[in-house]
Amino acid sequence: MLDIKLIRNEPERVREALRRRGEHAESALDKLLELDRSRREVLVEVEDKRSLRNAVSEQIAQAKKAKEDASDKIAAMRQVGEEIKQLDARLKEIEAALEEELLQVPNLPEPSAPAGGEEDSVVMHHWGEPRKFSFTPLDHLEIAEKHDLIDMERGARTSGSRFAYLKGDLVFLQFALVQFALQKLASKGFRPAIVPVLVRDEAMYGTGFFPTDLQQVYHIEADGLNLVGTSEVPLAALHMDEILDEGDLPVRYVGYSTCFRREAGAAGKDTRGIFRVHQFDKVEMFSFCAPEKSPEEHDFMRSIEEEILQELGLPYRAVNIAAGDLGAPAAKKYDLEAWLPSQERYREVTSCSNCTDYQARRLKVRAKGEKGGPYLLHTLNGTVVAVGRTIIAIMENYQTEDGLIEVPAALRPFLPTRTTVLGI
RNA sequence: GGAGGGGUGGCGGAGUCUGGUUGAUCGCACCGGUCUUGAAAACCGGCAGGCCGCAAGGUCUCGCGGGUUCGAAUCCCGCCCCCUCCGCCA
Repeated sequence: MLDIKLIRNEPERVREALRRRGEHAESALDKLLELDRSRREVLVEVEDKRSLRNAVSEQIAQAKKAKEDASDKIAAMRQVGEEIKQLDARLKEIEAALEEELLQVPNLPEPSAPAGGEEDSVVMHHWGEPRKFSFTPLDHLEIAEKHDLIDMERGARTSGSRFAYLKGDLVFLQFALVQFALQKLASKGFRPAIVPVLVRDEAMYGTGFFPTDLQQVYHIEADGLNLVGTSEVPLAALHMDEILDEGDLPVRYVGYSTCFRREAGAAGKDTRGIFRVHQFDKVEMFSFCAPEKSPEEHDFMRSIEEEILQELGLPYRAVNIAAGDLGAPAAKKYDLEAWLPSQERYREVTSCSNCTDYQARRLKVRAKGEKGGPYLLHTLNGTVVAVGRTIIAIMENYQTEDGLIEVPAALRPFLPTRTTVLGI
């Protein structure tokens, strides 16, 4: 959520920034400014009346104490009370409308995020050379089928399309990746957390997924809960309504959870294998940091993601995502895309976003200390390992002609000593 | 699921029965100062947030939302959460 004061004081700056996202913000901003104006108007009026009532109520108390008659004052205040009630109702209406509008405005992109849509994203750099195969490389599903490692048919029978069973050595590979990721992040000061995957609407709104991405989320009607699409949600909500001690910043977590996405609107896209499924596991990093430190923290997160892909020996490229392709809460985003031999292109495996104070304002996560305060923090999130997609990249990049997978050395300490298809 | 108890400032804990200058007594923690070679102790001062406002100031918040009342932390209703006991259970 944006600061209404910013919109009030610098509407042109907001308008310009939203244009870089390709948003047609004109009518929404005008409406916001109008609602803000009438809100303050009614607020002053109702507060004046309250002030009067408070003062006279005190006089009534004094009069009663002195055994004097105060019935005329009581009658007058009864009238004032009615007026307050009516003004209050109007104020609430205005505030609800203002809130509703404000919730729909996405974060302002950082100047360093390229303007425009998906095609305007900028490739920053590459790492590693795509491997030259002496045979025709298979895609991850073909490799999996040789050893019965991924079962899409039975997944579909049990749960529908885009659900899979992961079997055999891939299960060990999954936990090796998770363990590898958790240990690395813990060594860098991220506190491991296993988070609730069912959250209240509050957490979804607070992180900016609602109302924008309502249709992407599995909703449990009976309990009013939502299945999270990323542990970013419960991690961000972890310090909701709290004022942190400035000396503890940055506060960093690494979360592990299953993620659930409806993938509405993705029909026909990436239908093969486990690249895009309704349920997957992910290790995610999250940081609450001082506002002036967030660009630095963002680069730090990207460097961790790069370090991991490098240790896994997966060729990738880093992309600075264009403003129009950012999620609503993000001001800037980097994606890392790993090379997939079967598709002969780079595909997203990690993503990290600087959400500046957008989530913190909604969630009321603040800090105070020498700089004073309380002031809003900045929040950042990043993929450490999206397990499914990383497994795909490892399978495809490390496949051998006879259908084995020669897992990267970095993972071997976390794998069983003997496996049938992992080449160890 | 059944029965009870409870949610007050960073923490502890008053106030709720008997509504009235109580956004809230007190203690601890914390910050600043005096004293001290330094520290501790003692003493003095400060110390929850939101909103409106240039400011002065006003207003709201005692889990959340409604109601009663001239006036609600205090009374009434609904919801959320926590704790104890019983039942069930990975």
